[in-house]
Amino acid sequence: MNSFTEENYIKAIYKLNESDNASVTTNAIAEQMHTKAASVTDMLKKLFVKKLIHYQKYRGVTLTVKGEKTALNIIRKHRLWEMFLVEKFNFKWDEVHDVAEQLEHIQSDKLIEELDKFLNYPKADPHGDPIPDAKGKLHIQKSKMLSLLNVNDNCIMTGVVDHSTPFLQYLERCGLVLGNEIKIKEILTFDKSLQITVNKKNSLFISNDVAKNILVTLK
Amino acid sequence: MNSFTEENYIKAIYKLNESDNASVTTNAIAEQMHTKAASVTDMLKKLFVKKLIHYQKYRGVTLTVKGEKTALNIIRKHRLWEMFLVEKFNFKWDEVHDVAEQLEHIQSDKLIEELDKFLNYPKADPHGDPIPDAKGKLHIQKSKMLSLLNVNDNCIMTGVVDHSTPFLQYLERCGLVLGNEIKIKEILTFDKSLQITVNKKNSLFISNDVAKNILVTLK
DNA sequence: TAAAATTTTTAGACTTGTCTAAAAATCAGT
DNA sequence: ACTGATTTTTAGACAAGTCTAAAAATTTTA
Ligand SMILES: [Mn+2]
Ligand SMILES: [Mn+2]
Ligand SMILES: [Mn+2]
Ligand SMILES: [Mn+2]
Repeated sequence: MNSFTEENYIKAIYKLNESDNASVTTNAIAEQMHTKAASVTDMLKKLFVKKLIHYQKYRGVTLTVKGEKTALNIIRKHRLWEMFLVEKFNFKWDEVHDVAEQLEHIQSDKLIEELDKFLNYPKADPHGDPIPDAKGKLHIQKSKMLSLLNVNDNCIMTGVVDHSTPFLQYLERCGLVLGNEIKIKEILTFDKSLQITVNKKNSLFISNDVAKNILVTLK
Repeated sequence: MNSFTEENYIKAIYKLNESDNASVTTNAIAEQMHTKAASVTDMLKKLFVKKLIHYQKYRGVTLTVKGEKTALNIIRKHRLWEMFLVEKFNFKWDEVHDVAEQLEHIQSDKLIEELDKFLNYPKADPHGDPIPDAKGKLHIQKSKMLSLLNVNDNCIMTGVVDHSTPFLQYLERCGLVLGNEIKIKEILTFDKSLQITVNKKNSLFISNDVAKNILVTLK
């Protein structure tokens, strides 16, 4: 089928297109994949021949329907495995990424079907990201950044933007984990940092940068 | 660390040495790996540089202590994953091999530790093969081929020699699965085929070739 | 709109793992 | 102990994926 490398490129293109929704540039892919632009160009030629991307020299790329299907299947596997590790194997949400990065490439339809069943068909992964269903359908929740809310707004934490280990560990130390209730007590005019309460109890300050990376839905 | 390919070669050398206990030949490895002798020679040079094998030109190879440790860890992972698939994911014993062949290469100590715990530290895999412990210790059960027993001997099925899908499916159809009691009713002098009962109930005939591939321990 | 800066592609080389064909070493039979 | 058969290694080539340096195209700036 597709090699691990091809799968990782396809996933990278999907992710880059997801944020922008514009055609993805060679340099952006190179940065995402930690390779050089020249290597990306070589791979784009290959993916084009396999009809996984639309590609014209110097014009950037987008995924074809086939490519998007492929991407969604890899993302589905990645997120199901992350969920599995957290729910069944006592991994923390900051420990799952590297292992899921390997597990997402395992080829076995039965395995993924059983994994999904075993987890009771979860809708989101440990970071609040939606899990595509077996047909590649992605049910997107409409959440917003905590930094966009106002004083006295009350919300539930549903996701994170940054997935880095230090950030996730910091959040956990503050009790800022998925499902918890966050109420905004005050927004400092000086630097837009926030005073919040978590589950109506512990009050704490977080920077605006932190708030930008927390996703919530209003109650 | 080691590439998937290197890991598969190391495992192949371990398995070939396990049966013979003699030094392993280039051609034997080539056959096991479904490659050509020239490719094997290239890889042997690489494994030698990495101090995973003892190797002298034209003299065959054996694993070093480091190589054997590596092999046992891969086999441990392979067998634990097979157990997991059968116990938790409704795989049959003839369906697990290909997926375990992929999963055995996933790198994560915590994952394997949790997997072992989750399965309650199993001693053998779905085919009755022993699972090395975290230190690489392998507790070998002393079983023998069913074909070596005599009339009226009573035994428990503990393993299989051949692991092929058709053979395993055939055994399952006959009720010949691990843990069942087998009693030898008659051995035909003509072709050494056996009449047996399984769990004191269904009586059936099996060829001597089949009996050679069934491992048992006397009651 | 033409020069300068940036991005992207090409050219050529390297690594890993594979192959075929040919050479070298070992083994077997007399 | 030869000689012929077999096994193993070497030589040289190829595919996948990567890199650096240079050329080509696009975008920016003035
Ligand atoms: Mn990956
Ligand atoms: Mn995630
Ligand atoms: Mn394998
Ligand atoms: Mn097995």
